[in-house]
Amino acid sequence: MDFDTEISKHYADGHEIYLRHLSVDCVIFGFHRNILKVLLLQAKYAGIWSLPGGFILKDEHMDESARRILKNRTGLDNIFMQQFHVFSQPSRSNKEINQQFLRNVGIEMKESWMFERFVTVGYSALVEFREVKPTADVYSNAIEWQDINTLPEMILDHREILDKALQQLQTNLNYHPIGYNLLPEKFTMPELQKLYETILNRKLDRRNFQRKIIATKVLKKLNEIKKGVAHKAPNYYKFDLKNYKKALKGGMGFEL
Amino acid sequence: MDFDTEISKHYADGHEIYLRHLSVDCVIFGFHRNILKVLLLQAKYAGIWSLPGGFILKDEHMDESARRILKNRTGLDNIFMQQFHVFSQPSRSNKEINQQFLRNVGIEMKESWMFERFVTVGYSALVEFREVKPTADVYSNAIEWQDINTLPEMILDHREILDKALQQLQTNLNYHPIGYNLLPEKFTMPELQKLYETILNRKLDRRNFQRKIIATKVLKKLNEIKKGVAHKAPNYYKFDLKNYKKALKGGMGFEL
DNA sequence: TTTTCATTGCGTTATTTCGACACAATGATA
DNA sequence: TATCATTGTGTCGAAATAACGCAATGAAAA
Repeated sequence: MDFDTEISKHYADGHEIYLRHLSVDCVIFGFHRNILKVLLLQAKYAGIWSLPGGFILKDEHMDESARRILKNRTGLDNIFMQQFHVFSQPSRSNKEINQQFLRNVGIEMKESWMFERFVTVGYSALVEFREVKPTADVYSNAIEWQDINTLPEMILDHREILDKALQQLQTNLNYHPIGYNLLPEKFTMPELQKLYETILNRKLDRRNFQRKIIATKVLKKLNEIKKGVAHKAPNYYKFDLKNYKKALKGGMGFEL
Repeated sequence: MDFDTEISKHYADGHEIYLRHLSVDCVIFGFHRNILKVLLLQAKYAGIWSLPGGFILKDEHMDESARRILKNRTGLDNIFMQQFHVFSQPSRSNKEINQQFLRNVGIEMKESWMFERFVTVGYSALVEFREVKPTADVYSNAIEWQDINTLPEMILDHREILDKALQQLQTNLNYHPIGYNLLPEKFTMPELQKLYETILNRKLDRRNFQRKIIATKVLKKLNEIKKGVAHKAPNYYKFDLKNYKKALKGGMGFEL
């Protein structure tokens, strides 16, 4: 099936396989070179950016929809995802944008389920930057990691969705461990701290941070030291998955 | 319009004014005689209980839908409501229940938007028990406050929704003030404490509780003492609305 | 009228946690 | 061999927390 046919079919008959009025948008966070990043798509023709999103199959839990979208855009499986908010402004409609898009493809369509109002559920995921193979969908000509601090203009309310995800991430940071998916298998204490500082957007005391994070027992110190660094080489750590998951569920009385 | 006609119209044409596949369910908490209560509806004919719910008008924000439902069931306006979770199991469908209901009314219908799968968004509210005028909807023959500890059997996943709301309430308790809508205008310290203990489901030290809650400055001590109680009479307090709202937004670094 | 007693308001103390900082160790680079 | 930015560990006073003491209150009982 060629591109045009696929598009046309999606707009004409998509409501036969997807639920109307409902979509999922994913905020996929990564961490690279000490910068927090988000995976964004650039729409064909219009060039504006958007969150990776999709629709809900008629017999699919929305958690599955989110996982499916994540898998399609990153190749990643088995990542913890969390719904964080529902966005339901009545004005959330892509009608003009969609029609413009179709015209660019060479399709004229008066009515489509895609033109109607959509309520979207925001899902967030934290993934390891280097394991992601960014893959654009058919409506986009690019998919890229964008720095959280230099975000491009985004479609509709996607910037608001992203901000909400970020805010939720900051709030959760104090009560749930972070980093298992964001960092490589083994990492140093300064790297972990930088991750926390980036998300919280403030400096933390190096020594107090270490003391507290170790008190949570989610870390395992490895008998291995980073090499090739100027100055004192830091130790490697990895997550103790058992305690990590325990802390994920029960919280960890942890205040930075 | 009589009852049957209204029902029939809702099932046949409701999708013209409401969004398909989407609903709102409200968990409305009250507090009376030191017991946490939830407002539930009892379905006609079947007799099973459910949360007050409804649908989303085509041009309505879901927050508005939730407020509209709250207003219709309680008469209350201007109450803070919060979405807390989306429930989207594909099996969330009322088909058989709805058809049985229609048969009881004397209507036979093969197809209806109401038979299809629904994704529901849970909203929670805390209201003052004595100000509520419980008003059943047309599908129910009763609306009642139920004790949180002796809940009747509930339809579909409504029990799960309620539990999630309760859990969220417990989690939030440490970071946001509670009680402004749950308690009468003026109340005593033991009453407030009992509210907290009920929600958290554990005992708190009387003296430490008082010290901490006063430290948050959300209370105003009144020059008035409760009368007619055996033993020492407690003082009345009311909420300092200004500080209360401030604490609602910013949190209040408050750990019980 | 006096005593009883459950409960309230206010206070004390020991322990734990937190924030801020000191200092020696490290190891590539100069 | 000296330099130096960075890491690992430790200290200490301040602040927060948990546990508990005791006198005051006022209706009910004696």
